[in-house]
Amino acid sequence: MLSHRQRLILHAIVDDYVRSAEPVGSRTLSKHHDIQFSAATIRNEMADLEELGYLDQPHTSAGRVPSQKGYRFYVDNLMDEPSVDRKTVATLRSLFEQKLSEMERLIQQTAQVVSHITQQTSVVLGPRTHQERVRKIEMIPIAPSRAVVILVTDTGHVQDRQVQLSDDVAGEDIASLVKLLNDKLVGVPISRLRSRLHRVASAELSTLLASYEDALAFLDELSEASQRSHQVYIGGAANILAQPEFRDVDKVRPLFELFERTEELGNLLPNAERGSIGVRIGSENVALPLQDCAVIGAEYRIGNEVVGRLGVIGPTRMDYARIVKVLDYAARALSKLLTERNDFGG
Amino acid sequence: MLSHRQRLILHAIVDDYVRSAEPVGSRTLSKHHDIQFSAATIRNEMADLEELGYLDQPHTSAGRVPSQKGYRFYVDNLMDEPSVDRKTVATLRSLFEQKLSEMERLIQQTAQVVSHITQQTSVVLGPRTHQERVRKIEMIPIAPSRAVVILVTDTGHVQDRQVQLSDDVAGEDIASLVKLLNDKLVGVPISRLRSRLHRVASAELSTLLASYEDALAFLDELSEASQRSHQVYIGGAANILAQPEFRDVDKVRPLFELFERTEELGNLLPNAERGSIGVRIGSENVALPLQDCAVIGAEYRIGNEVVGRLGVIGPTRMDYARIVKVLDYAARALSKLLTERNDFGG
DNA sequence: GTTAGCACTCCATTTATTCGAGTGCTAAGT
DNA sequence: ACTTAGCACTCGAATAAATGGAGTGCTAAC
Repeated sequence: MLSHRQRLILHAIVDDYVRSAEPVGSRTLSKHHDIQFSAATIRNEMADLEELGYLDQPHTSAGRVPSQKGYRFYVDNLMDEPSVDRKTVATLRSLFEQKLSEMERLIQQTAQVVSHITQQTSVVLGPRTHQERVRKIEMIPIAPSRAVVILVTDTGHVQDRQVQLSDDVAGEDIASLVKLLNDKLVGVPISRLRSRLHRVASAELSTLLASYEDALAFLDELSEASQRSHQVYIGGAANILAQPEFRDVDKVRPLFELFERTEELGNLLPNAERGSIGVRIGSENVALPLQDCAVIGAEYRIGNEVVGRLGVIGPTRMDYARIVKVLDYAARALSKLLTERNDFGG
Repeated sequence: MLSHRQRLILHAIVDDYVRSAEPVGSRTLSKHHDIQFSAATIRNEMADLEELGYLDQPHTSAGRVPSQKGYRFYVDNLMDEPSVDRKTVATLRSLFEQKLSEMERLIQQTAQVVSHITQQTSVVLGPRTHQERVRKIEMIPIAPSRAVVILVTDTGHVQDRQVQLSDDVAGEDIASLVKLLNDKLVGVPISRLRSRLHRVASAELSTLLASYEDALAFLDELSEASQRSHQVYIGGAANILAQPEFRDVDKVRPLFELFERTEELGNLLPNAERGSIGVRIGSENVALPLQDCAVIGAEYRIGNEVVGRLGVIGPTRMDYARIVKVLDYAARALSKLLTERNDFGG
């Protein structure tokens, strides 16, 4: 167990290093407000802390730097509640108070605002709920043998997909098909749509459409449209280039390559641990390009169901306290907004 | 006017430099297959070419590098038709031959494939046609005072937007509103939707919806939904980090910042000049972050109307011939695909 | 247990040195 | 008149040496 003084010093080192990005020495610390011990004393404690694995020394005669274990201890035990400054709150609030726009834009803006406030790269996963149910299915012909199928859920999400029809499908056929689909499928949860679709409609479909393959293809298109994976938005990717630890292009490249594999990225946001926020530091991340990074993740909900995630990616030297706070705020606001928006009760 | 030999040398220098990223010297060139003159002769010609502004010399005793003017001359006069290799064609073809998916994915994949093939960063603007017409308008309630408005165009594009209704709108009101909108607006070109909407429907709307403000807001939402700007997709942004001219993070950052301002980016793809391809080299680009870049742009069509653009961004040292060819192919394929897809005649 | 003092370490930065590819010029060759 | 070989010269890149300073560890005194 760390002594009070050790904690104090570790705390100070993390804070200082996060700010300066330079290894911090005993002399520097002895000038720190909260610390009245002499540099020599601090040196002794530092040596102990290093022995215990909380600090690293880049080389023999350099200052100390928090190790991964040190950051972890900081996040778990030392980090104090920062009072998020007024300006930050104001920015976030104005984002969420503005006119409700469609989902996509909201998510995108969240990513941008969070990245701007934190000066880091942010990732936001679009909402996806398994309890979402089919609200309505529409099918609109746009060419002799093409139509758009539109699926609307009870939370107001709209997904569309073009399908190929056999040449001789008449307007009435489509109308009755749409009616059939709506009769059988409205209220069905998205998660069960696929199986239900095949059970319920394949027989009727094949009589309506010319060939059986067409029918199957159609069903697949439809269920695929409903299962599209999380939308992923990245904000402030360029911010990471401002970090001194990423001044080397070779360090950054793998990260940017990761940013482009959005599906993969979606799985890398940490799950909530303490409260609703999760923090993964250095090798706690599974992805190789993130070994030198810290990732902070939060989740947002509709009602009580977790429907999406948002997070921040940056170097392990990161202002954890502040960013946790910002993410927490953003996630709460988003949850509130989405919940109200879909609140039937009023 | 450049002599034949000067052209030959300029051509060789561009090719060599594009490949090696190193200034090319007279001795190196004299070993080049197509060049039988001695190094000294080449030096003389080089001096002339530099005098004329086609070559730059990084410093007194370095090899020569094509200047912006040199690249321009190369693109306009020297560039030979490269036979795009089989593999490239195969990759592109397989992209476009696959099962037709929804627009968004097609565009996104185009961006990815083009960037992968060219090893540069690609930008694709989603299609947008002014002659697109309203095919159908739907409005589906999802909560007591909320509804999704869906607008489908004759090319099969679907746009949606949530709107706030006054609390006491009944189901029949919505039904009649939708009928009204469809009666009056089906067939109207998207470009005229906004004005038409206000002229035709505002009166009726205000009686249907509780307040006049609600009605106006509704109209705005609707017309705004129809005017969403180009979708912009970026592929292979990380590729630019592999270029030696962007090994310095400070050089890259402005570029990545630009990549995030997608609306702005949309305007920076050059218009077609020769054939259907446009090339902008160095300072020919207006955007500051692109001063050291070359941007190649192509356009794609639905029928005869240009509906979107795609392009490649990279350092001025770029394999113009090949990339022009790839873009040309991709644009043609995309045009063909989109045109057929919306072809009513068959 | 804490602190001042001091010798020592090691990196970052600067300065010097070397190395070599490439040029321009001159003079000879075709 | 054009082309080419030869040669001295230039200048940056890469390497090596020198300097400076922040920081440590240790010891001894408080």
